[in-house]
Amino acid sequence: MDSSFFPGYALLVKPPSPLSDRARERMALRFRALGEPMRLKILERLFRAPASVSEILADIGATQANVSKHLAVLRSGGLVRRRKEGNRTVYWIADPSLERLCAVVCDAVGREAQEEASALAPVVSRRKVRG
Amino acid sequence: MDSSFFPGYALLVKPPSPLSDRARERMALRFRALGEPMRLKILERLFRAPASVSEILADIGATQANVSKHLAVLRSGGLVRRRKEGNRTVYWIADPSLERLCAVVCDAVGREAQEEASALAPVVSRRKVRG
DNA sequence: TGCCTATATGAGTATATAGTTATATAGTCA
DNA sequence: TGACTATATAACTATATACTCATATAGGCA
Repeated sequence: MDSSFFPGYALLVKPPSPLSDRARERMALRFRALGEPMRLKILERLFRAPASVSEILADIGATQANVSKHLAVLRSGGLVRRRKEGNRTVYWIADPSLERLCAVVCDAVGREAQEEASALAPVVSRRKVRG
Repeated sequence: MDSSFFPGYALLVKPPSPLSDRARERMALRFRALGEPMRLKILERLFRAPASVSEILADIGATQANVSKHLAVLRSGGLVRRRKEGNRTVYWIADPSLERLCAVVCDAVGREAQEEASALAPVVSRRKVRG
């Protein structure tokens, strides 16, 4: 890993240095790992507590092969880690700040959905419920 | 937009209510929109200031059709907005908090790259430069 | 050993999407 | 009007990836 990988952008110094191609690739990889509803569902489960593959698939309702593959994507994106425990493999969230990240996006998306709804039905949406 | 869309997850109340499928779809759409190096490059440009399509493609070096399509993806993900100005179309960042979001991920990715580097060459990476 | 459980992964299919080229649309200006 | 500029988009190709089914790998236990 050479020193040009991470040229000082993250701390929001202005004007930000341009990111290296490698840094953008890594960021994109991570965002793509988050860009799948089933993987968000798996992460939601892991936010509660670490879990084995079979615990996860029992909770979210998906095939074993599919969950294993999504976990592999999450792991290669650096979002989860795992540990072998005898027969099982326990996965957990690699970085606790991930939950906050998801919450921020969830919040933004929810707000914009509200705005859309208001734009489509401006009068109805402003009407008070129960006086 | 019905009221079940956004069931109170975003504020990190614990335990979090499970997200609705629609909410996860929206979040995934947004993350996917961020999961492409070229689009991150476009966003980097727009963090500096709003810009027209031709300004963007002059800055980042890509074809006009490709930039237009990436902008369409960013727009459908709710990340940028646009305004027609005579002949041109000016795009800008929809939500200023997006830059912080990107910075957080950039920071996390950079830290992990450092850790990887240290793991691969623990002694060399700790050596001081110019004592 | 043999059987069971838990997990990972290869093969195959269907779909999504990044990029290119060509063209359509629409504003500007003479 | 016609020529020029700016942007969007359709058609196409190449690649990535989500999912399923089947199978491989490996630990636990009789």
